[in-house]
Amino acid sequence: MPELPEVETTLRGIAPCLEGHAIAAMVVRNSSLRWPVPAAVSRAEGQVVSACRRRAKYLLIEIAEAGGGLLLHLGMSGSLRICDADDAPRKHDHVDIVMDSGLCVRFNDPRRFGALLWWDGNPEAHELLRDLGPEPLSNDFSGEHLWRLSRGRKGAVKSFIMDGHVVVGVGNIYASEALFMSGILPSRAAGRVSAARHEALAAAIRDVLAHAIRRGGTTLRDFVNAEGNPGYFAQELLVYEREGNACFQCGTPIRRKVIGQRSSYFCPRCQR
DNA sequence: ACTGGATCCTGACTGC
DNA sequence: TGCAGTCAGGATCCAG
Repeated sequence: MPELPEVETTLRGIAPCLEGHAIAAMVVRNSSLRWPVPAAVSRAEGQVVSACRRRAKYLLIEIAEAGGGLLLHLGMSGSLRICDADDAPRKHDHVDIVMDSGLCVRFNDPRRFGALLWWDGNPEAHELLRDLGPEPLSNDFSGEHLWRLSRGRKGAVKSFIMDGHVVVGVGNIYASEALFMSGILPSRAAGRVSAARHEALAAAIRDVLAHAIRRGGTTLRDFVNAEGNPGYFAQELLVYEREGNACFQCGTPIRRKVIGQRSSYFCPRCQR
C-alpha cells in the first residue's frame, strides 16, 4: 500500500507524538514480521526520541541517547496510528511504541511484509539503506541521473524507475502516473528513452509525488494516516486502475499490462 | 551487471 | 453460503 507520499504522510502524523518525548515501553505482540523483530528494539525504552525522519520508504526514529534508533517499514499493508496506550488492540496490531504521555504509536500490518529493526550508529550505513538511490524530491535526482543509469538497460522503463537503486520511493501507482504524465510507454526499454524524455520523466516523478503528499497520499483500499483518515489523491489518478476508461487527454481507453509482475496502466495513444 | 521469477502473508473480491 | 481462484500499494533473494 504505502508509497513515498503515504510514508511521508505517516511520518508527519507521528512525529509530533514522538519527538522530544520518552518511550515508556515497546510492546511486541507478534514479532514475526518480514524479519523477526529483534530484542534490541527494547533499547528504546526509557529514552527520548530525538528525531523522526524518512529515507526512501523507511521511517527512522532516532534515539540519540541510545546511539541508534528504530527502523520501520510499512511493507504493502502496514500503517501506524496514534491511539491511547490502553485502547484494546485490534486484529494485526503487532507492535506498540508506548510513550510517557500515555499515547502510543501502534503498528498494524495484516500481511506482515513490514519490518521493525534497530540500527546502531549511522543509519545511512545500515545494509538496507546504504545502496539506495537518491530521494526523488532532492537535488541529487534529475533527468540526467536517470539517463546516465539507464544506458544499455533493456528492461522496461517502469521497472527501472521502481528500482530503489535508481531512485527511491516510486511504487506501482506513481510509476504508472509519472509515465503517463511524461508520455512514455511503461514497457519501453529504459535504455531507449532519450535524454529529453528522461528529463520530462524526472519532472513528472517529482511533481506527482509532491502533489500526492499535499493531498495526504493515495487511499485505494486501506491506507490511513496516523489519525486514521484516508488520503485524497486517488480521485486525481490519471491512469492507475482506470483500465477501459477514457484517457483524460485523448479519450482512448486506458490499457492494463503486467510488467515485472505488476499491473501497469497506460494510454496506448498518448504514450510512446 | 542486469533481468526475470519466486517468495513472504492475509484479506477482499469474483465466479461457479 | 461456500469454496476455489485471483489479485493487491514492497522489495529481497536467487538462478541464469
